[in-house]
Amino acid sequence: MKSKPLSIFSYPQAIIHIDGDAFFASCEQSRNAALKGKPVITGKERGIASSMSYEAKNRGVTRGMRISEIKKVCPDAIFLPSDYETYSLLSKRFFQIVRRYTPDVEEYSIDECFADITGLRRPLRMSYEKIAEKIKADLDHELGFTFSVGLGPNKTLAKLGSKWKKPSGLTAIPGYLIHEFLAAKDTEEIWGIGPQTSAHLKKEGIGTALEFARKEQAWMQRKFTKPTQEIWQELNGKFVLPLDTKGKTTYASVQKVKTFAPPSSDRDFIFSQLSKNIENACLKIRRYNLAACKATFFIKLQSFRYVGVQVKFSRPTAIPSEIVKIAEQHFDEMFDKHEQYRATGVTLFKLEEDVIKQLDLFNEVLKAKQLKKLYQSVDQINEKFGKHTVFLATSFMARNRPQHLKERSDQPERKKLTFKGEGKQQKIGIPMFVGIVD
DNA sequence: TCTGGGGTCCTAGGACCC
DNA sequence: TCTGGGGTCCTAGGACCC
Repeated sequence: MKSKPLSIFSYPQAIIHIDGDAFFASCEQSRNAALKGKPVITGKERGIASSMSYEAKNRGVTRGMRISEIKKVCPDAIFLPSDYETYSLLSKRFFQIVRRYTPDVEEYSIDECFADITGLRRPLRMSYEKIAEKIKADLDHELGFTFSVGLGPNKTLAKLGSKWKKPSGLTAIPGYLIHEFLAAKDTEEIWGIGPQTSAHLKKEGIGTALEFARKEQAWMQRKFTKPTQEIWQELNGKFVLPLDTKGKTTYASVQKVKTFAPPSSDRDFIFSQLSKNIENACLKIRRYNLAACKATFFIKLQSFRYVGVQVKFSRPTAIPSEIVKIAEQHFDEMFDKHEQYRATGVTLFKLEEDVIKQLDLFNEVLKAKQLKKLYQSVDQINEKFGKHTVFLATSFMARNRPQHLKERSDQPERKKLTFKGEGKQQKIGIPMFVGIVD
């Protein structure tokens, strides 16, 4: 715990924000030299660009662009599926390098971090700008691709700096120059100001970030909520948003959503999609030794509207079969067979540490313990033989969708399909395992 | 941007209690 | 009986981020 500085006399903080340039595409180029200098695009598995190298950006490729579109503007584009394991590995090395300089590092996302370098000038015999330069040079050399860096008195201005010049930029925003940077940016370009707040500001006659920063504090407090007020303070050079250097050890909620194509009105199929999402969400919370007290189940219409129900469990659980059973009980409150659906999802929340509590009935405790143990084995098997070796029968359709339905969107009425190994119709909602070994 | 997936924080308002 | 004030907890939903 740091001692509280006296506001006026406090020493200004030196915060840097570091952003990996075209991170996923750069990781690919870094591990495969043959890709360097070429338009590389990741996201093949989804059919849209999720990250693209600067060579591709310069040819007009943007995030979310379809592969078919990209081929038109950039016929020599190289498409790769996203490989998160590799990216995570490089991400870890990225943070390790920054931590050589300071332990106060916030891992903000896979390709970004903040670092507090306050007080390092003397020990390193360098200006803050030089330190930022040196960290950037280490990253560029050791990881084999470039980073953009911003230096400022707080997170908001550091972030503005790293965005200022890309790729491979280094921009310092010292206190006495803040107004020059803010004058050149509209409010929505500031981190934390989204379209809603920006539109609101516009109505008040505020367009640039500088106009926003110059408003009186009392006025701000009357008209805007806390997050906007905090940004206002930081744009005025104050340090108010602390770095979260502890890292993620737990979750407040976990969500799994999956879109399927073509859209469907097939109740069993849609329910199996939901079942699969429940399994995946449970798998994730089990990894963190959590159990959920509540869940929201939802289905997404073709019109992109959502219908959902929220439920509270009688006790915290991370067992898919239990949750699937509850989802089944509520499914028809959401589902309308005359509608077409494009996605299902589940959010597990009110997450607690998974300790089996004292339950009224001895049997219940025993059952819960057995299920927990069973799932420990299931997780081990899946770890050993591949992610989805063992899964719930209710997820079967979602996990084994016939090829011929995958790409067709003009499918008329789908006839009832029978799957190998299905045998007689299984009643959905009865928890049961199906073992599939590739 | 005819639209993927996964998170967090904040606020207003209701329920309930003293 | 009526009126007044204040606190906590929870929830739904908005807004924003990568």
